[in-house]
Amino acid sequence: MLQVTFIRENKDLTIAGLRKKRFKNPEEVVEKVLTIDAQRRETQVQLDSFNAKINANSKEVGNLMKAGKKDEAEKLKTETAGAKTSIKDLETKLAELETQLTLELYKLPNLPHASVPEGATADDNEVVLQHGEIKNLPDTALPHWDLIKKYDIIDFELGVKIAGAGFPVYKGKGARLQRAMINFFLDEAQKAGYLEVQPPIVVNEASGYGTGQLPDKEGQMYFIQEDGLYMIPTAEVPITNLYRDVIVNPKDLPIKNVGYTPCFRREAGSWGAHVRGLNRLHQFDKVEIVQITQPEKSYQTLEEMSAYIQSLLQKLELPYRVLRLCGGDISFNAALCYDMEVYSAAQKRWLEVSSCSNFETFQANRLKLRYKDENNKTTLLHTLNGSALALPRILAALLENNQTPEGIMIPKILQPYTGFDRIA
RNA sequence: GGAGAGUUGCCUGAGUGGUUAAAGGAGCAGUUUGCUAAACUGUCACCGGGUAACUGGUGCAAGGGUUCGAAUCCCUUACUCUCCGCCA
Repeated sequence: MLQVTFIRENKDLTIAGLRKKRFKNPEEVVEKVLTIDAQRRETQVQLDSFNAKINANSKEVGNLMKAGKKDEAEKLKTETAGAKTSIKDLETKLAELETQLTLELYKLPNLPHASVPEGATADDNEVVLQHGEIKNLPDTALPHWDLIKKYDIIDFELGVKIAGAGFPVYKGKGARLQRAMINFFLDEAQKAGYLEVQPPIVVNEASGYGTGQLPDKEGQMYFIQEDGLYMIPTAEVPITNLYRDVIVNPKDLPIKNVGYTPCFRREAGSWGAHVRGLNRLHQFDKVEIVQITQPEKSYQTLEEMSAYIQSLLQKLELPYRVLRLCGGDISFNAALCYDMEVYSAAQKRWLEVSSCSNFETFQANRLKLRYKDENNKTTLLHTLNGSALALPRILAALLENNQTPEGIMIPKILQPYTGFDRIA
């Protein structure tokens, strides 16, 4: 959530940023926010002066009673009672204005960083770099949805039987490979200085609001009505919310956490030709890294996280590229976002396997996640996160790129974790 | 699920109607200091007003109510702990 004071002081900058994000009618919406804000402050002033009067009167009544001047006290009492109606009205008005203001602010996306390219769609994303060799597979090469059947390592039909489409059952070496990747990703993160946490995979409503999944995207999350709990779409939600309503001690910064969780996404209405096999699932596994830093350090941190994620792809020997998302494609919450894509040789397309973002104060403002800066002033921190990594598409790329007549070769780095060097 | 006890600042913890945002501690900042330690001073958060010095208001789990005045009294809800029950 953007800060009102920022919008008030940087109106033109805000409108320009919103426009870059392809937000509709930025002038109109910003104007509305500022109008409500002005009304809110005016109402606050009125209310405060009434309250100040009552406080003074109450004190006076106490003094008069002590002094035994009962008549005068009674007179003051009646006088104060009149002001109470006004206070009630003003309080109601103020609360309404505050709600309105919050609702308007919820609608505004984060402002993009200066380096975010102009553009409306994924076609306008900037390719920052490409790494690794793209293999030319023979015509007999199979896409991963055929390979998993050939080697009997993932069964979608069984998943349909016990849950539904998009809930795969991993079997044998398939299951073992999943576990190997999870352990590998967690070990690497730990070596890079991340503290491993194992959070709940359901969260309450406040957590959903904290990281920005609510109030907008409730349709994307599975919801357990009876207990008011949401199944997490990513570990970002529970891990970042660990720091909700926290004033962090500066010496504990930067906070670096890593967590493995299954992730649940309803993906309502997004099924089609491009989402076969492992490309899009309702349940999948992901290792997520989260950092919380001082504002002046967050972009350096983003580069560090991006480099870390790339190091994983290099160790897995997968060809990848890094995209800087354009204004129209970047997520609602992010100020700057890098997508990492691996090349899937049999599908002949790039698959997004990680998304690494700086949210600046956008989440911290909702979370009330702050620290005391050098001047001892309470200041919002910056939050960042990235997938490191999401398993299904990595698996898809591994299966497709590494297929040989002798079976699917496991990257060397994973072999100590799998205990086998090929799936055959 | 049953019974009881709780919920006060970063932490601990007093406070049963009127100078109580509240003692102590930690952390941070400042002073002193060769360094450390110690000592002393300052420091809750949020929303406002003011160029500023400064100043008004709100907040004692949340939401209502009583009262001139509520951390304190009443109602509702949430959560935590203990014991019992059930159980991986």
